[in-house]
Amino acid sequence: MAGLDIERLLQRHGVMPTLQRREVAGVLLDKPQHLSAEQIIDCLRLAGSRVSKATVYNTLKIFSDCGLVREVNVDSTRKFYDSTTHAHHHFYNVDTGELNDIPCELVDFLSLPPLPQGTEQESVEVLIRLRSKTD
Amino acid sequence: MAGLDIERLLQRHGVMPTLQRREVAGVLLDKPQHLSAEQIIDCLRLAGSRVSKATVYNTLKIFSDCGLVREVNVDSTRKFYDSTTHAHHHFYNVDTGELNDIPCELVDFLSLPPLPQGTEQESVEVLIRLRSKTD
DNA sequence: ATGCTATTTAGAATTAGTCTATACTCCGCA
DNA sequence: TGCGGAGTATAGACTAATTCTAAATAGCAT
Repeated sequence: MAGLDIERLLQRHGVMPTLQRREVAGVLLDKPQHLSAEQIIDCLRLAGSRVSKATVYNTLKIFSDCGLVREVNVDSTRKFYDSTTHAHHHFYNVDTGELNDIPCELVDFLSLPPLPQGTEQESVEVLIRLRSKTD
Repeated sequence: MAGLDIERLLQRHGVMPTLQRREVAGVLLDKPQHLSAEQIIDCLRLAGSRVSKATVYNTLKIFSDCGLVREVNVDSTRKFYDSTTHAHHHFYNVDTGELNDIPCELVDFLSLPPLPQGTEQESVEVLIRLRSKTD
């Protein structure tokens, strides 16, 4: 994604496009992918950026609050940030740690349970856990 | 669950039924529930047990390796251990942190995606995220 | 009793993430 | 041209959950 596009994208989501935010967005929103905060920091450092850890965490929080990225919990040791925000599901390979998208049109429900009293649905996520075949 | 039952349950899963393991099993396998390691430790302490933290963590690892309990990742800050191991799904209230079971017969799929080459399916989990209704 | 293996333990170490207090940046305005 | 304030960024201290390590213990077979 080009610099100008990123700038406008941030603005459209009500986020002031500071240098640091544009750098974080540049890494994560580059393509459909799932990165942890630490992976993003490593990427930035490799590219010569001096953004601080705190800023990266703050920025990812802002991005996910405003719907620019999505948090994914598959691994209880860290959060992943997903650059794809529209409804979709995941394959998670427990052997390799690989996390891959499943387009939402490949999953259809015949039935879903009624929601508990006093709650509303935020999302329905399907996670298919995989193992690498050994035979 | 009575002490003798727990003992036999552990043995059937190939786990030596030591005092500490029987205590941990006694807390978690008491009923269908989801507890974090720290919650289990608190429970044990309240009941006067002196099992160490390390043992609780080791024990939970052993239990989930042998299929006696199931790990659940909904919250990236800690693991939950689920005393129900057969296929089922979850409601997770992001406002309250409550985690509840959905019996698997309440969810039916019309279609699921093909698995990637060289992998086999370990599980299909549906997570319905909820918010407490504010209106 | 002796030795062997599995288990338990306290506490140190690790890891991801949050917090805090200070510093910087940008902008309107005197 | 300089001041003030809002919004951001930063280093580094801190926290919470979990894992590691090395030493103690338990139970069983000689």
